[in-house]
Amino acid sequence: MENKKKITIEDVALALGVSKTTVSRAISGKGRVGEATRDRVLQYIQENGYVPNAIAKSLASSKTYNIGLSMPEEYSLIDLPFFQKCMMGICEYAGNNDYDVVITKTGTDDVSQLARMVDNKKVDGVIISRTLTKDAPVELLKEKGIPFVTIGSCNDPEVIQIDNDHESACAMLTSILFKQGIEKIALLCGDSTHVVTNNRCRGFMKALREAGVKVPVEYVFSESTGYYLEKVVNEILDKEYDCILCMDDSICLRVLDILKNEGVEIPKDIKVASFYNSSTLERNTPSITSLKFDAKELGVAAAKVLIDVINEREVSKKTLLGYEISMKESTRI
Amino acid sequence: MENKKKITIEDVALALGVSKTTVSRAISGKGRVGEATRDRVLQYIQENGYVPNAIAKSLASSKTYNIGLSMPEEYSLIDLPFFQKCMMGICEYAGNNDYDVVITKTGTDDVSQLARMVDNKKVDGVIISRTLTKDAPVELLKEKGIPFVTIGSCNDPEVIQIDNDHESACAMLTSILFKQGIEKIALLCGDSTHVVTNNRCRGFMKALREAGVKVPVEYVFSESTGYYLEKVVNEILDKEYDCILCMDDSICLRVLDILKNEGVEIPKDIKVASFYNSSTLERNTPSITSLKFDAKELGVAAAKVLIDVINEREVSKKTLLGYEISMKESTRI
DNA sequence: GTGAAAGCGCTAACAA
DNA sequence: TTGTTAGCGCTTTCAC
Repeated sequence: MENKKKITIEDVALALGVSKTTVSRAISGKGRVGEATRDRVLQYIQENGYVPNAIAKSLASSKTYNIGLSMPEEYSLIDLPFFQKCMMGICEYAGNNDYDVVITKTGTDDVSQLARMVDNKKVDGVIISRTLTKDAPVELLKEKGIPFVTIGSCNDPEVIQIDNDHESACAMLTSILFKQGIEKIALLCGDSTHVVTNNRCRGFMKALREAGVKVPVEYVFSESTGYYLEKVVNEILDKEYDCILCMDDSICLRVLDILKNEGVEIPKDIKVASFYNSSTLERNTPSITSLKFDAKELGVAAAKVLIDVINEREVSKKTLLGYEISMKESTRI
Repeated sequence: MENKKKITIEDVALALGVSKTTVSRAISGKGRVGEATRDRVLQYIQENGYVPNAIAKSLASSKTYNIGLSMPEEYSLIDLPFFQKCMMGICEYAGNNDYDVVITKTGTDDVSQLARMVDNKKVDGVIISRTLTKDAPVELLKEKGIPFVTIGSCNDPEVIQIDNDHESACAMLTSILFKQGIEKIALLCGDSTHVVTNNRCRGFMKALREAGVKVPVEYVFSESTGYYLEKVVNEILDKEYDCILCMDDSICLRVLDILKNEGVEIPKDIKVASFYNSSTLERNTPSITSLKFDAKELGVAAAKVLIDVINEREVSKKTLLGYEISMKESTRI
């Protein structure tokens, strides 16, 4: 049904006996145009299926109406739903605001693709998903001077960030456990190069403090990676902790595995909870108490803030989104 | 470190005392340029960090150097790793060939975002991931007359397709099971609106035929969705089948759940295998025999073929990639 | 309120 | 081999 030949702004102008300028103004809504003229233009455009050429518009206005999305190459399998949902949110908001989303694979140190995209001026701004304490993409983008926001917190106060309020969330979950009488809690931390790890720890500590618990070192096991985790879990079992609190779903899954192998029953023998949810956790038997975050909402917020920045609207440096606490079987008294 | 002002092709030309054309030619490699001149240009560009403005190039050559990736909105959670890996492959190949990837969310019937992207001429071609028997995006793209390829098979022979050879793979796995003496096999089909479902069925049937088995209807349970699946599985157990062959990982996971609830032991009481793998399946106890496909490779191939099409290179209508058969615990005799 | 004309930075005939 | 000159389709001063 498409007309074979793409019709341009000039065609419209000619057909209507007005100038290109007028047509342009009628479409963009910028500058004065007579009410009647505008309507005439708009109607003609509608009827003849005129679609402005985005490229030409880009060149003339030096805006691409694209936003970049940097996708960490080494995304762990478990984080996939998070990223996917984020992306959905980003695409949705962007699309609704006439922006497109360009994705680019970014390694922890290989930012060449990102650089190429920015250098080629393919995007007006960039969203970085997941932040590290030392973040190469952030460095690059700051240097290039292109607008960008991060999903996930970033220690650099200059950087515009969108994140869930992990600290409050973790504090809240921890304190709920306390109130239920679950007091001897072992926290299994993860990769401290992720900023979020530190925020979660802080929330945990805060809850301990508020509950009047002096934080004994044994409560926190850091950097529990690899097969070493097994040793740690066994230690926790030996010391008869009430509960294992996992920093995220990935750690939690591994803990569940270990516990299962040891024949430990949840929640009878020990409680388990996670600072991050996942569908696997939810479908586990028993289902696992965890913090729930809305990844799509994060994506939407990030896209919104970025597009606001691009259009030089006022935005706050830090956007904090909420959370949900999902109490399940695994912490039942 | 970036020079504040973006340097243009004209700046280069002026600085070198040659014309813009010459510079352009030296960069693109098209048209004749003196060896010496070219080197001079290339060196200057290198030293002064000149990066061509992709937008201007696009406008002049009516090419965007972008490829679109249509992402199904309702991507099931279980398919995520597949999509993600595909995307990685696509990004990698595209990036290495100076193309960027624009993603767009596509609902089964809401193709408006896709349409917008194409109408706005933001991309030179599109990759459609996952195909349906009646596929709205395919229809749209055919109508628009823009180059596109599908990941996954498509019944329309006009459409350029990249897929794994599901039919052969399924036939092979089935026949291996036969040879192991696992003969009474129940196939649990899935959504018949997915083209791949039909191909898998065909492979299964073919293996039966070749093994000289007359296909009794009971071997195939179609459209096993929802809670109905439980009834089917129980029926299979009653009839004392040797093996349940699941059309994909998602069905398989549900079957495993049901079997577990029923207290049925694998592989002692019944064998289980899947026509599609997933990490969950692999990490299951017992691990599940399944077909393995390399999603990233699919992505790479799709990007390659699409870019070939865009550049009017010869491509075959159908690219079939290989598979791997992963024999595990769940079918051990 | 409307229009003429000058670009945005690059490509590609067509000349020389 | 190299340069001249039109555009690509749109935005945006600056006049009228």
